[in-house]
Amino acid sequence: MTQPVEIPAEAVADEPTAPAARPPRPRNAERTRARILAAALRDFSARGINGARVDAIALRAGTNKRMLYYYFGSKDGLFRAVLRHRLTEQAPPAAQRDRTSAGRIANLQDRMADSRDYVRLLMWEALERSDRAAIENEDLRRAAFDDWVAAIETAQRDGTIPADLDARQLVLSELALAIFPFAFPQLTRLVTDRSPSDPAFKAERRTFLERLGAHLTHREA
Amino acid sequence: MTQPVEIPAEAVADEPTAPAARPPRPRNAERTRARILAAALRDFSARGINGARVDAIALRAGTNKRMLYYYFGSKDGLFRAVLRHRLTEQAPPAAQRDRTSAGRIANLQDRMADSRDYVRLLMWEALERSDRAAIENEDLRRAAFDDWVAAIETAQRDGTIPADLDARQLVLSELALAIFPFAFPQLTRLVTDRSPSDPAFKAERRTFLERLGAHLTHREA
DNA sequence: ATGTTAACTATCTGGTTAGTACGTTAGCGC
DNA sequence: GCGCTAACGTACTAACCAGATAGTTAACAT
Repeated sequence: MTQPVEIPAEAVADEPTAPAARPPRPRNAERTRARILAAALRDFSARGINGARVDAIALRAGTNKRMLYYYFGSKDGLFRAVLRHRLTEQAPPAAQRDRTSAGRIANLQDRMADSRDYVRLLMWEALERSDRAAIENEDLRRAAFDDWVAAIETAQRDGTIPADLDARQLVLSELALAIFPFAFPQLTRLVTDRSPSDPAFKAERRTFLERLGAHLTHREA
Repeated sequence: MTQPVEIPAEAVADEPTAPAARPPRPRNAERTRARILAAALRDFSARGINGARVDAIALRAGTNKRMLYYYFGSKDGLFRAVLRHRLTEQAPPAAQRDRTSAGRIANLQDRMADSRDYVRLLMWEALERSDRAAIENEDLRRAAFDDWVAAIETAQRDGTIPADLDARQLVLSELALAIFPFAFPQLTRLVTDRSPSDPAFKAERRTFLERLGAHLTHREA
């Protein structure tokens, strides 16, 4: 007998239930599309591309499987749409990004703490789509990172950030410091004895990241 | 029609083939167990718990599915055995661990570069088993990390490593810096324009990590 | 009011898969 | 040589699931 493989409680999207016995809602393409995307975000984040069930997503969206194929063509197409949507809709406005203050890494970690689903999406992307020649929304993402790198380089010329550190490697490292605890909660628990979602953990790590930021800032600045 | 979901080329364990038309090998429990573990490591690393196929693992091991259940009880039991095996067999001897030199993070990253399969195993563990109350081999792993933390704390008392940084948070951060690029190759490519397996990337990052290590070392030391 | 099409639903299909029932045999102790 | 058990093999089942087929209906334009 196929045992449906158990799903991590922490990550789980609860059993999908249609959002009430549906009195035939008026037709509304945008609304249906949006509901499918939202449902897919939940399930893909919890179970990945292979693990998510197309029927479950449709049920959660209060529609049926056919609509999903109608709008997104395939399961993989839906995943790409989810990633694209999460990337464009939830990105913080470019203007108000803190990339050079001493507390920047701590702030980034706070953003990541509120984006656990996005972190998991990135992990599934890495594991289940790592071959795909094209990275989803490559241009957009690359532009955002280039922007970030440029901000670091400016700060290096200003003397705020040590100039001996390669800017791109530094960006990668700041991402690593902010994302890693949420990506590997089991390692976080083993090392620090706290769950990454524990407010005490976040506070401790904030303090740590602020001090680390201080060590990575020229004193004469 | 079920399209077997495509698998990342980079991560792929090639199609399993029985290791020759088998003239009935003499019975050998240890050898069979070991072959199953090795095959399972490949497939679980490439495709995860849900994604790996029990029949494919058995075929690759040159045995059949029944043997796998005979020795490991279930698919999940096999995954746990693989993790346990990888943890105990491949861990570097406790004596020769470099935890406090300025190049320690760079060295750790080199170890991780040779352990891509292990990194992926940790990711699958995080994604597909994050609820399990018990972390696999918790005692062993916790002990190894405690050891590491203690080494850092000693170095802090010696003044080699800044004492204002929480030792546990620092261990977590060093893991993050060393593992992240291999865990998220797509982000690494977006940020640095290089694949993490590219020798040029590894060299650049080594330089970076060494300099970062220097910034995290008291000058007066 | 009528035709057209976008939006929507119900049901089927062909292939896959974890786990099992049940049978066979090698090798060891005596 | 004999019996016992660990080691091994075959074939099956019950369930699952992505995607397809074949429709129906609401809304809008003319």
